[in-house]
Amino acid sequence: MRSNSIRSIRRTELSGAAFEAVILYGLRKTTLEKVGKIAGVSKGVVLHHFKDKTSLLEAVFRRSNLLLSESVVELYRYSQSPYERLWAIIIANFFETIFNHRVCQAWVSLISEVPHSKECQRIQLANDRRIRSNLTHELKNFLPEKDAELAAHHLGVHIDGIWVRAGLRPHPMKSIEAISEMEYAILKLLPCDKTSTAKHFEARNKIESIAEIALGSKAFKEKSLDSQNPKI
Amino acid sequence: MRSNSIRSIRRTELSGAAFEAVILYGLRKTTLEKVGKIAGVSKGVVLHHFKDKTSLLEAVFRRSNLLLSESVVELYRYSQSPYERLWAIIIANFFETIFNHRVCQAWVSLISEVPHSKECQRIQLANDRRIRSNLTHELKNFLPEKDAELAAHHLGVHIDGIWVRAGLRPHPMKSIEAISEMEYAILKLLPCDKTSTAKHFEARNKIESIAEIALGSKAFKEKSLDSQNPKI
DNA sequence: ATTATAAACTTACTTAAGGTAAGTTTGTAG
DNA sequence: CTACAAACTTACCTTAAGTAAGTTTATAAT
Repeated sequence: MRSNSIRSIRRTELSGAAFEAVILYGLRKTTLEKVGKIAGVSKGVVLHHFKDKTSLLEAVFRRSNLLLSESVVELYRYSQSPYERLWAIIIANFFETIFNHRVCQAWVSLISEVPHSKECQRIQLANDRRIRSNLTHELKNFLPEKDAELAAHHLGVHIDGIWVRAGLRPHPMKSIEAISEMEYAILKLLPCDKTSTAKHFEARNKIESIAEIALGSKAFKEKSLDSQNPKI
Repeated sequence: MRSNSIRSIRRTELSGAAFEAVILYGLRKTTLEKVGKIAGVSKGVVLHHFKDKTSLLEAVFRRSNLLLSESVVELYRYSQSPYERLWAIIIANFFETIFNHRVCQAWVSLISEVPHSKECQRIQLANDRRIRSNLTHELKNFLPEKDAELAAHHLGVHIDGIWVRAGLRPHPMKSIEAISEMEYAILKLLPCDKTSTAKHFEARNKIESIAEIALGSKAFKEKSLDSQNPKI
């Protein structure tokens, strides 16, 4: 059967086009025809592959969240200490490929679907939990369990805060700004003597370099929903 | 001329109705007819007072932000020390009247307008700056200027983070949870010995009591956009 | 009081969007 | 090479946004 593969290819193309449309026009002015036009097909094709606009937007939301979690996994592969894994989570969330003005604005638009979509809520909740659990796991190396959970929650909320702010403000936010803000939070939350500060510094640098290769690669960028990151 | 007062009364009624519609149906399913129905008028009346849907939504956004800043002003009036003014800012942002599930969900819906509306960006930016400046001003009493600015920014971002999270998750977030999370952040950010911790505790309690009266009053609730807080 | 007028409101219409249903084409398995 | 299922197309329906041309109504000036 070709159906499975063609269908999934089309759905990928179309959700990518929808993402682009949301960036260009905003959620409210994104129409199926515009989505079709970006993808080079007619409105009918869009509706053939997605039963309605809601499910198309759910697919966009799912994919953009998936990209984020894949980037964490990717950086985890090269991380060899609690310091490095902690920084892998942070940097995966704020590396240029994933975190840029267009994507943040699209995210801000897309989350407006969440309150009225069970599916989006499910995705959002699963994502929160995953990041929180990852953070907690690493922070347990620096803090007692209870404190680690509190700090993980704090960092998780702060990540969302930076994303919203970046999407709401009119000018772009640099990757490095966001990462430095997270560093500030981490240094305030963790008990930091000279040695551990140095280790954080070292870990951040190492993971940032790795991110350039792992997340900046063509292969990874192709997955990106933001066609500003040129594909192929 | 009656025009000014009637027009502004109608605009207030209609933006309130629009807010309610956004809560009930989500931004995408909010139609001018539904807004009219909630306000007890026809679609035509809505379009007579707002030139289009965008400007109606901008009005909603403006009003909901105004409510927030008014609540800060209200609590400031009763605050007599840096501790109390700091807590006034926090509690104004998270008191039940302002911070509840319906309102958070509506906010999450509404901010999707920001990336494509200069007016909303202006409002959002002005609000950010105001809160940040308020926070910085108070924090200077506890920290050197540079640190105060960093901490103020951190707290500002965190406030937004809590708001988004509260709007995205399917179950309500209690006022006290949010405030406690902010307390956690404050205690990590400020140099805290026993005396200052006690003073924070005292200030938080005092302002919380005052908020019950100042923000929980009928007069203040009437301003609220959330008709779940029954008016009159 | 009467009239002029400006704003409030109404109605009928236009255009565009989401969605449906009934078609035609096309690739592939038997 | 036939049958079938999925891909795509088209024509059409409904509802929403927005417009334009009306009617009503309050009030300010004569």
